[in-house]
Amino acid sequence: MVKARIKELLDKYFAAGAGQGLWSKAAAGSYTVELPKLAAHGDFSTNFAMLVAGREKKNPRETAIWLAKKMGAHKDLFDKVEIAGPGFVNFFIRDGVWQSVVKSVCEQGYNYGFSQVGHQKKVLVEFVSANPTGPLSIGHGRQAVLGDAIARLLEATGHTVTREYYYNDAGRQMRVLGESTRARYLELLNLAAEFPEDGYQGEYIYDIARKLIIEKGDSLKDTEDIKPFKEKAEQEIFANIAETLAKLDIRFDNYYNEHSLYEKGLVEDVVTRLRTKGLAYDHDGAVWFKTSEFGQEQDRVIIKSTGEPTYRLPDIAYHREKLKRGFDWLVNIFGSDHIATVPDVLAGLRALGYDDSKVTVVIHQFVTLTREGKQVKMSTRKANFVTVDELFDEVGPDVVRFFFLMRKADSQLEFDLDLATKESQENPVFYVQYANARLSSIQKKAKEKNISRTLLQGVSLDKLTLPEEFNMLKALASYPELVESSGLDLSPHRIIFFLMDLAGLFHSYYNSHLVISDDPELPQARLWLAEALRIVFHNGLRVVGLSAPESM
RNA sequence: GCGCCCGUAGCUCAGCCGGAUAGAGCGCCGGACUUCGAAUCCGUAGGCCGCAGGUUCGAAUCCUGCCGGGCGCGCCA
Repeated sequence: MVKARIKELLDKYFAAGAGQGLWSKAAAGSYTVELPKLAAHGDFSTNFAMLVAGREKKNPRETAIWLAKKMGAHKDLFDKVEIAGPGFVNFFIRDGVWQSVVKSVCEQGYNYGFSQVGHQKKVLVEFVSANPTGPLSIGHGRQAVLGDAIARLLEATGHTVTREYYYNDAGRQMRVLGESTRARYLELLNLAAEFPEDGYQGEYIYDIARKLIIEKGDSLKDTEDIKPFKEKAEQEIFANIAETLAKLDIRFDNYYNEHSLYEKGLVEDVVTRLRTKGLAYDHDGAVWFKTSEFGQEQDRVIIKSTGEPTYRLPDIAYHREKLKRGFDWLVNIFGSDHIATVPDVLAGLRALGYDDSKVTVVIHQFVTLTREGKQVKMSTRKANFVTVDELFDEVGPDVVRFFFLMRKADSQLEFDLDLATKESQENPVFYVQYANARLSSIQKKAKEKNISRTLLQGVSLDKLTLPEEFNMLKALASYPELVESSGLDLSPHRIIFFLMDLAGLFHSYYNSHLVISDDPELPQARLWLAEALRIVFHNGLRVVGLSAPESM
């Protein structure tokens, strides 16, 4: 919140300088406000003079002097404004400004950190989108948590968010699922059964087959139609997926079935339009999309010679439909194995005359599990692949969520089961939640001792003078900007890092200073500081979907 | 061969829309509870930011080329 005020002033003086003809408007917005590493360089610094003057081939120091004089006039904000190095302008914030952060936080409470930068822009976040062929793997788990956290951050920054799960229950995968289920069903009845070559080998197929036997006995043994097997499997697996997601507190607003695109003729319409524009053609009995006209090496098949569409055709229709539904921004969360579909879909949208810059694809890398320092082997299809449910056998939902959010999407994520299962010491989830619990505990303790917080307006916040206290105040002040940037950048991991840092500051402070002491005024100031910290821990945990326990 | 991602402390990773002397957690070693919760804290050690060029007043950050790892490159999804 302090940084934002400085940025506003800089923009104001940049405009003023441009108005006086000191420089052109070319450098508008190029300068930044940063946190210097050295205390001697102030609380904030800006490269304003270097960038603005550099562009005009003027002396940065002169521009810095001009700016420092203007900025220095704001005595309510700054103790002093200095020029250093090649033209940095360094700002030293008044203590009172930091101390008043407590007031802002406590007044806004659970709304602190929320903003309207999104202007209620309509965003559709599509994630998970796994076809119901089996339980969610840990790769899906990462995606589920990442997508949900991103959705929450977008909501916190004033976007109108819809969470959507896209699936297809009509394709080859589902046929194989039905065949696999039938094979297990017959096997359990001790009848001859041929298991499909590329069938689903997981134990869960037996579970589904057993349920079928309980419900229908052997009445399906002579049925050639795989439909009853497929439908039962789909129903059971979807129920399982929904249950897993519910444990993670993830709920979708919409499940979008690919099949409905066909029913509405939307898939066919894409082909027609592409043909009309000369961007689709027949070759070798198949229909091709001229992706080569959109920067790709070769054209792609959209309808096979069998008459069946390839996945990319309904994908294009689906994304077009999302834009037609009125969304301003489409955020897709994909695993890195699906990266190849992105250029096809974007090309399709452009070919149909839509703005593909409205689509942002977050690609997340793979998850590996380690136990005792060794990688746990995983392979899909086979029975030994690791599911989110299996993770829940060992750790709770907060741990799963936290670990999945600890890395940026671009990085491969190593899920250390040894670390995750530790209920103490070095487990970062508990480290952060413990800070929240301790802060809650302090307030309870104060009540027990009949110390109630006096009115915020009358509290002597200037009693907060320790360096540790200022460090925490500065962190609290930066929180709204953090939520804004991690929301707009779709980067929830930054919230996690912030929480770990803040927990470190607080635990350290707690161990060397008493909040509740005999001093006449200090406890009031510190109790309010503790309350502000508790609010920010609570808000930070909740904004990425973690719980904020008052006791553990 | 081509595309995308990654390469930073022993390990796992932040920092990457250029800023001043590169950070955290874990691990190792040694300490701290008669005080608000020890699921905590304090202290020590640890670096050619993969390599080589380039752009810049300034590069872990941007560009190019290599090297190493991951994921893709289907008329599978």
